[in-house]
Amino acid sequence: MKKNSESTQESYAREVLRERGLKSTVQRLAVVHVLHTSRKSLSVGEIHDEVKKMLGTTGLATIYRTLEMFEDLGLVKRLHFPDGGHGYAFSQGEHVHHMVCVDCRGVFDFPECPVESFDYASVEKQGFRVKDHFVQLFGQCVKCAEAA
Amino acid sequence: MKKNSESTQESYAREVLRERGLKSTVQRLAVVHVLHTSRKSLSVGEIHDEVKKMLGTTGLATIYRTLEMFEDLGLVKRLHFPDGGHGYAFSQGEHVHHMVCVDCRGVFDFPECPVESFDYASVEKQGFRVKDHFVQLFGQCVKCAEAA
DNA sequence: AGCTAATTGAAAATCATTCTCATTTAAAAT
DNA sequence: ATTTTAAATGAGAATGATTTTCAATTAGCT
Repeated sequence: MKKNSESTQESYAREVLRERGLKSTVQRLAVVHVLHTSRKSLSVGEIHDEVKKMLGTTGLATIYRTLEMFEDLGLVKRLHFPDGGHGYAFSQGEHVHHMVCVDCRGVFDFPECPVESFDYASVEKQGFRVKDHFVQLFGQCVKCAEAA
Repeated sequence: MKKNSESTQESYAREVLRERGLKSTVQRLAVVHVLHTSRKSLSVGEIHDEVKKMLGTTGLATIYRTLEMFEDLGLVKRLHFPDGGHGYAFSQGEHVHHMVCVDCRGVFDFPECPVESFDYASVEKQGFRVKDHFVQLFGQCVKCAEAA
């Protein structure tokens, strides 16, 4: 299934999938569409609801399977919230971090990586070899600050 | 219940609890003990098991309630793992971040905060007001590197 | 158009977390 | 030391989230 007008994000996802020999199903592309058109991170349930709006019936298990796979492929980022919940945001594999608004769960990128320039000396003195990092800023976005 | 020889961590927890008018129960102190004597982060189930070893029968719900409360009090930090799971580590409210070994889930502190010195200019230009941050390094500890 | 392995949907199974409520207990007051 | 009382616990039920299973469907080759 190939749509006539496709977003860059969808083409990108299609490409990543093809490279790995994975199929570009309507369900998977719908997940991409839902995530990248959303300005906030979405929970699994919200993604499921949106995809159902697009495609009609869609299994929840498919959403779970897709998100797990997309995370491995670097197509989505899983974000954690202070209340213990988590959500997903689209990502094109670039190294960006996110700030999330704790009120509306809106997601905003910030490309400068605070950890990149960090001096690992003290850490590596302990023999620890750093392979990856997870950084997330919490706060309030303009809209929510004004509303408060 | 007051033990004759108590660790600094336990006294500290006892103090924090008292300040808030909360009770220092055996179960709560056992959770503190288990977490601070462990060199790795523990899952809820693991904490439950250890506490049961110390006290005999202990309800799982109590462990959940305790951990949630401890997180609010800054007595524990919840850590996230790449596989989606999470664990808990003791914390004395100080601003430290953690590196976790993805093999053994061992936890190592690093007191320098990479985000502290970070220039929020670009972020705040978007009107976002940063209130908190979450930073975690992933990698391999000496032991696991040698074992590999 | 037909083939085939990958993917999906639906429901069941499993696992994690929260809730309820009767009983117990820490700590304050006597 | 004993009494009192609100807070906390335990056990299990209830809820919620995630994973598994397997028969039916479909994307992407020839």
